[in-house]
Amino acid sequence: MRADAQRNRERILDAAEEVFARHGAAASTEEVARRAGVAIGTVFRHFPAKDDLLTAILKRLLARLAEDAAALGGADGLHTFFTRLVARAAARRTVVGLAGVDVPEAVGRLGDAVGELLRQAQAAGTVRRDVQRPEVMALLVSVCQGALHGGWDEDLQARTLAVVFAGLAA
Amino acid sequence: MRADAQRNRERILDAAEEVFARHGAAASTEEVARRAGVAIGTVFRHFPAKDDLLTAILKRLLARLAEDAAALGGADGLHTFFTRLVARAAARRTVVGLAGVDVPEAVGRLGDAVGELLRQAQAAGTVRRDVQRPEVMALLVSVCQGALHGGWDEDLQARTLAVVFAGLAA
Amino acid sequence: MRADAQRNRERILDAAEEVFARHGAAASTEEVARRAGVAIGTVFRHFPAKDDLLTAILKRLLARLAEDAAALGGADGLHTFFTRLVARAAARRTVVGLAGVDVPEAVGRLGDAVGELLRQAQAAGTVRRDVQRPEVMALLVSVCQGALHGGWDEDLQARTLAVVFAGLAA
Amino acid sequence: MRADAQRNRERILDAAEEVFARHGAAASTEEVARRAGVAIGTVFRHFPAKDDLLTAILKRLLARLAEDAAALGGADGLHTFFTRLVARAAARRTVVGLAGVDVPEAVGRLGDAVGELLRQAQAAGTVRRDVQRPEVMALLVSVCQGALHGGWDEDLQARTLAVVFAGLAA
DNA sequence: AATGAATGAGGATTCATTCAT
DNA sequence: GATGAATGAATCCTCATTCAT
Repeated sequence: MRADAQRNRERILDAAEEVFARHGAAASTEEVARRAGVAIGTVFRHFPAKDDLLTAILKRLLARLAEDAAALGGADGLHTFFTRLVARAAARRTVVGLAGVDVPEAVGRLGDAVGELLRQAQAAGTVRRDVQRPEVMALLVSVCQGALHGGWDEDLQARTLAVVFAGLAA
Repeated sequence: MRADAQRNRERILDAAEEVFARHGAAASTEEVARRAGVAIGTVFRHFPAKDDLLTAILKRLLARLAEDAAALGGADGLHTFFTRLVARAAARRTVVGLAGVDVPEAVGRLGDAVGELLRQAQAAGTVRRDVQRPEVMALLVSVCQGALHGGWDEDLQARTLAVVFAGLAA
Repeated sequence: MRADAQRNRERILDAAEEVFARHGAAASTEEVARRAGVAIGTVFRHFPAKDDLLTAILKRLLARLAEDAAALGGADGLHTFFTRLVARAAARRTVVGLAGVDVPEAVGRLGDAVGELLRQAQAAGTVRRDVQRPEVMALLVSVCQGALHGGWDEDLQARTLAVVFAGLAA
Repeated sequence: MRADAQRNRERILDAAEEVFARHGAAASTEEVARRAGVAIGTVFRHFPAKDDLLTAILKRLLARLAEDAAALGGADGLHTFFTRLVARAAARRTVVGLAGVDVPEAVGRLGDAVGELLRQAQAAGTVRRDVQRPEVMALLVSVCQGALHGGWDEDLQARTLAVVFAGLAA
């Protein structure tokens, strides 16, 4: 792949993330092309169908989250990650959970990273021993979705997370 | 013919709830008409724009939930309502939180009913005193959205709710 | 025909004249029914097709004009009629010339009345002898249409008619 | 592919002029596409809304008329233009005065051209000094509309114009 | 006779996708 | 590889007309 093709690919992904975040998955591919500064044909050359574009965004997003999570650790790593993620969802209407798109391995890697944070938190005594990874992931997704759809302010975010954290606490 | 029209209205709402639940708000109005067994014009006679139909569904759904909540009470009322709602969301892909639709009073009534359940739970000592209504609502929405998008099984539902309930507990 | 049926017929015609005058022939029959204060079925009982309604309006309008014309006479009868008609067209966006509708006899009667005015004007020496009825009718229709589409003010009406009258003068 | 697009744009305009002239502004955009030999999407790519198409036709028509007028002159320029225009209206059911469409500058340019013809005719003594541009324009529009709606034959056109010309004459 | 609910064809518009340049 | 014009299926919505009550 040529260098400019690679650069276009990134620009398209950036534009798509922004556009779909702002207007939902129903936003038009033309709009993505426009914001990326390329022609519509270029978008379809890189992503043969709209769904491929959505999938690619989600994949990249999950990969970044996994990286983020992997960079954290210690007693409060899980809490920090959780809080940060929710704040981002509430603030930026992130594209978490674009309906109809499945990216098993990416989700898997994120799950692993979160699992590690959980292990460390439990080792440090910050989280109860009988809590398991699936429900932590479930809560993560839930609260992000809730924040996304509800437009919470900072205060409500904090109070809601406080309940969840109390539920996780030893 | 007032009776016929009323019956059609209900059939359209039922059909719409089903169709939009299954395929999301992007499903076509034509599909709703087909499932309701009426012509497309009839749908638009009752709901002049697609949005009116979505709003009507959401309104009815919220009203039913408020009724449900109002029928409960006691130490475990809140927990029961919470659990039931999540189960329903996971099972039926309910239309909670249809984007772009606002039904303030309906939401308000549901909030009141939940607030009452919270009060009783706190009176019974099942829920901590410093928990407030907004975060309870936020958690409710969150976990429903999570269940909706995640396709949880019963076990995961139970474990996730266990964390939330522990967080609410005195 | 029952008395109330007759009354409804008139009310529908009045409403239709107003509605079509305001919004053009593309206005909806429902709107006519609404303004007439009857149900849509009633409109269609009296006028089986929209076109029948348009025709009926035009017929009534032409009949009234013929009456008007017949009530005039003398040296200035034609001029008066001409002026009055144009003023009305400009002011009320009358339904003169609803496309696609033909009402030969009504047009004929109006033509006769105008012909009579012409004859009298020529007898009085106000109008040239070699002017014939068809071009008078043509000018009448033309200037009404022009006024209708152009939204002329009083001054422009006057000046335009002045040219036409000069052209007709002996 | 700029050339192709331009060619299509012209074909669409030609088709639209014909279709709307024949069936009025209510004719369907599909029909225009069909006659132009393009797909419906192509029409909407060039003219995002039906109104844009109508406006474009009118603009082009007025521009052509202004050119026509500008090419004439002398004692009989105004009369020639007038006569030619009416003949065309009667023959081709031109789209003069499409309701709801406003193209001020195009109208302005035509007005200027007609004004110049008027000036020359007055200089040559063919038209009275006290006649002004507005009523000339008004008569022009009127007689075209009349011819349009009335379906005049050549003889009636001539006789009607004769009256108007007599009215303008010195 | 009147009512107004139901019908369904028709029309404007959007948008994912293809393909000639 | 990029461009952007063309395609045409799909969708929302309107409205003349019919018909059960």
